[in-house]
Amino acid sequence: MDENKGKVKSLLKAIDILDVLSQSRGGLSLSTLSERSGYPKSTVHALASTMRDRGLLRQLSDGSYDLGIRLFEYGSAVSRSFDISSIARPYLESLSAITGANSVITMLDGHHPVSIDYAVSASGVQIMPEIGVKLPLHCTSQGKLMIAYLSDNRVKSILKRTSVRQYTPHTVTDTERLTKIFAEIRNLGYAIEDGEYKVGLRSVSAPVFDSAGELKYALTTVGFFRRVNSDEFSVVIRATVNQAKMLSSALGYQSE
Amino acid sequence: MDENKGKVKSLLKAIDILDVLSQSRGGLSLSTLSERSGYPKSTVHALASTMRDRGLLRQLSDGSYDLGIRLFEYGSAVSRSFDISSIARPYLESLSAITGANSVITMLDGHHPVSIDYAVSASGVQIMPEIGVKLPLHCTSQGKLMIAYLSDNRVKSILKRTSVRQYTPHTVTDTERLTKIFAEIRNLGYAIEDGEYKVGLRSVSAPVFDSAGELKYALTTVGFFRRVNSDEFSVVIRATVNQAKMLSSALGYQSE
DNA sequence: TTCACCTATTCCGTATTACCGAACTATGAT
DNA sequence: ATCATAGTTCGGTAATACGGAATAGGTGAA
Repeated sequence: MDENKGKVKSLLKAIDILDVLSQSRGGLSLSTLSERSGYPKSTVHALASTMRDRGLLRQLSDGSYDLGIRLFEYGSAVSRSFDISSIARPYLESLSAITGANSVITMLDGHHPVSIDYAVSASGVQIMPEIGVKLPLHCTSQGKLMIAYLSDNRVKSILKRTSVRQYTPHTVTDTERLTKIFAEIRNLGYAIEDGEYKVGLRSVSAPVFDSAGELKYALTTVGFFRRVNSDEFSVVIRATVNQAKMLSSALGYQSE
Repeated sequence: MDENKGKVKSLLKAIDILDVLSQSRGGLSLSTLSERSGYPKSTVHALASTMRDRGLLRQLSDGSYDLGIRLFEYGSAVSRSFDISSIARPYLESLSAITGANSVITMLDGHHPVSIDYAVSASGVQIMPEIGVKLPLHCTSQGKLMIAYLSDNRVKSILKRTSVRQYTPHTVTDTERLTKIFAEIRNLGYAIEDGEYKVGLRSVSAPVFDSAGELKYALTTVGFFRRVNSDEFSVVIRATVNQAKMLSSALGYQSE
C-alpha cells in the first residue's frame, strides 16, 4: 500500500529538493523550487534554509538556492571509497590507447547507469565524458548491457517505470524490440549503441564482474567513429571486451 | 536562544548521520552510527533507511551503512557548477610547470578550506592532493591566508570555535602568535606553511579575488622542497603570487 | 541441536514538530 | 508611488517523528 511506511517524510521532501536542483543547471529561486518539487513555499523554505545552514545548499547573491560545497565533500568521500576507480584506471587508459577513442567506466545506481571515471584519447577529446550524470537505460550501450544481465521480470518492471524517450531518430522505444535486443546482448557478451542517444555517437559496452560473479560495472568505448568500417569497428569491440575481462579478473572474478 | 528555530530537526539529524559517515573510512554499523551521532538506534534506522531507499546511502552486505552513489552524483553536479575549475586549470598547470611541484586551488566552506582541483608535476607526484577534504585553518597556508583576510572580530570568533590541534612539533597553537602571523600575511600578500600540518611538507598560498574584490579562493603550491634554499623558494613564492594575480584578473578582479 | 549474543528491523503511544496558508518584508521595475 | 515579485516569518493544528521495547535474523560456541 504505502511504500514510504516507516520513512521520514520531511527527509524525503528534502531529497526531492536536492534532486530538483541537481537536475537543473544553476541555482533555482525558492518559488520555482516550490513549483517543481510540488511543495508549498514555506515548506521548501524550511527545508532549504536548514540545508543551507549546514552547507548542503548555498544561497546565491540573488537569493536563489543551489547545491553547496558540502555535497561536493560528500561526493569526494564516496569516490574515494570506490576503490574501483584506482583499479580501473590502467584498463581505461590502455583501452583508450588501443582504440584512439574515449573510454568510460560506469556503475548502476538503481535504474540508471552513472559514469564514475574516464580516460580520454588525443583524438577523442572532442567529446568530454561527464562524470556523475545519470544516463538513460534504453539507448546507451551501458544501460542496455546492464538491463540485459538482469532477470526477465526485473527487466519488465524497470521498463514499465522508466520512460523510453525518443532521443534521436535511431532510438528504439518499442518494448518488444528492446527485449529481443537484450537477449542478443547477453548472447554476444557486449552491447552496442549507434546514434540512439546522441546523433553520430557510437559506443560499445562490455560487462565487468566482481569476485561474486555479479555484473557491477560496464566498460565502454565511446566516440564518433566517422570513417570506420565494420571490420575496424569489430577491433574496437574486441578491445573493449578484452579489457573488461582483464578488469574483471583484476577484481577477483573467475569465469566458471 | 535556539539557533535551530525554524529548522527541520529530523533533517538536521539526517545530516549529522551523513557527517559521521563522511568522517569515517568505510561503512558503519547501525549501532556505531547511533553511538557516534548520539541518536537512538530506531531513530537512526528510520533516517538511514530513508536515505538508503533514495540512494544517498548504500547498505553493504554485512548490513552496515555507507555513503551512496547518489551523493557522488550531487557532488559531480556541484563541481560542474563551479566554473572555477575550468577557469583555474591553465593557471594550476602553468604554476606546476614553473615550480615543479603540485598546485591546488581551494575555497572556503564555512570555517574550513576545501580543495577543489589540483595539478601535479612530474616531480611532484610523490604527494597526491586530496580533493574535497576539509583542511585545518591554523596550520595550512590556505587556512591562514583565508583567515588573514577576514575582519578581526570574525577571526576571534572562528579561533574560539575551531580546535587548534597540534599536528606536528612546528604547529603554532598560541592564539596571540597566530594573530600576529595573520597580520603579516596580509602585509606580504601570501601565506607560508612549513611542516606545521605534515612533517617536511611546505606550501605557499596566494589570494584569488573575484570581480567583487572579495577573497574567494587560495592558489597554493605544495611540496617537500627538500634541497631548496631560500632564494629558490622565493621564486616559488613569486610564481604562486603571480599566477594568483592572473587568475584573479581572469575572474574579473581589478586591483584598486 | 540449542543457547547466547550479536546484528538490523518493526511496533506503537505520545509528545513533538513539521506543515502550509497567510501575513510580512525587501527589492526592483514601471 | 505603485505594483509585482522575491524570500522570509508566524502560528495553530494535524500529522508524524521519536525512542523504548519487542522482534527477527544471523553467527558462532557449546
